Amino acid sequence: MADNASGSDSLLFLTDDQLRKGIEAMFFAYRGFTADPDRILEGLDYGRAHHRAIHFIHRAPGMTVSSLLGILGVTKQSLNRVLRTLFDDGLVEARVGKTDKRERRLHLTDKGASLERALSDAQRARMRAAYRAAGPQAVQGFRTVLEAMMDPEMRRQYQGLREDSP
Amino acid sequence: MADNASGSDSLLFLTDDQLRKGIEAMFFAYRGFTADPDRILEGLDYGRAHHRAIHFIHRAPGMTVSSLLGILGVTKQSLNRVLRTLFDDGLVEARVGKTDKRERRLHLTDKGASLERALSDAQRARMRAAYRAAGPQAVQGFRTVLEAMMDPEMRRQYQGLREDSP
DNA sequence: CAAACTACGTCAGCCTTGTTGACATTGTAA
DNA sequence: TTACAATGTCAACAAGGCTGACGTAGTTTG
Repeated sequence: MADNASGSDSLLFLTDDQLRKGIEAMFFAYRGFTADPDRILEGLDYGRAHHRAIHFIHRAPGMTVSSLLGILGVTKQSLNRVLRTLFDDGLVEARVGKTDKRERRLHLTDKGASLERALSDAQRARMRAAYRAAGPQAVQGFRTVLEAMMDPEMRRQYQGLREDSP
Repeated sequence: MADNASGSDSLLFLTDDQLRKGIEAMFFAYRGFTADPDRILEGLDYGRAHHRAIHFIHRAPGMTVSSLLGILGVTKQSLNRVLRTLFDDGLVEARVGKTDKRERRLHLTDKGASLERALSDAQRARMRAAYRAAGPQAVQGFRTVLEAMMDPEMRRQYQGLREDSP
């Protein structure tokens, strides 16, 4: 790492000004990142919190409530408020755990999967456009830096499990 | 999409799975991105909203309220609640505009500048570590993708003005 | 088996930060 | 002078965080 780029400019990318640029880039880009799903959710009585729950339930069907809590990093009271509306509206269903009956394994219903698709189509469209505009090299770098920016515990979640692994 | 396979490296980075990875990377990385300043702010009676205001006032001293509104993308009522506490606590001061006396040009006081430094030191430390771990090439890609992800209007803000330009 | 622990749900109350809508004040510009 | 612009402010509301306390099943352990 930190090998030189052209002659001696090696560490110029670590100047405070470059870092500030990176910080602001995160701020402005995150707004774009959430803008399209937010537009879909507004008026539906759902918010970003619902989107996050739906996303991760889709990504790992059969996930327990507590592993979802771990990924989202919120309290169970907060998550529960969201999950309750998703149950009531028939977007998510909870199946009692097979080996451990205390667990609720979370699954999207067809209706939930359909909303998930709408949301992630919108979000992916922007991501795809950005990826395409930037090119594969840039995408590689993008992911590398983001990964290095995560807390170690979150990095584990990120690289983590499809199902669950006790 | 999902056209040709390997031949060239061509489009494999645009698969839905790669895009999902990128989406989750944004989610987890943004948490890390805000974690350190949040820790400093907690207990100080300030939140992320105060941090953002302080950051942009520092970046462009003499900024008017309405251009700050434009950058932050919130309502004036919401911003005002934040600015009021910053005035009251003597972190920010407003000077009446020279040519247009309706304007309030915002500046950090010494006290404000000192909090700004604490916050941005913390945030830069993480960013610097990530940059260093990833290397200059990756950083270049990181910025390129983020920039492509912004809404055009935000991109203008991002690349934008130091002072203001009427 | 009984006791302790775990997974989950829920009630109640609080905080920050966003929103609308309405209205006032002070300048500037036509 | 009249219209518009920049700012502040009051009030009410919503989303989505938080803490603390308590309840109920089900599992594990001594």
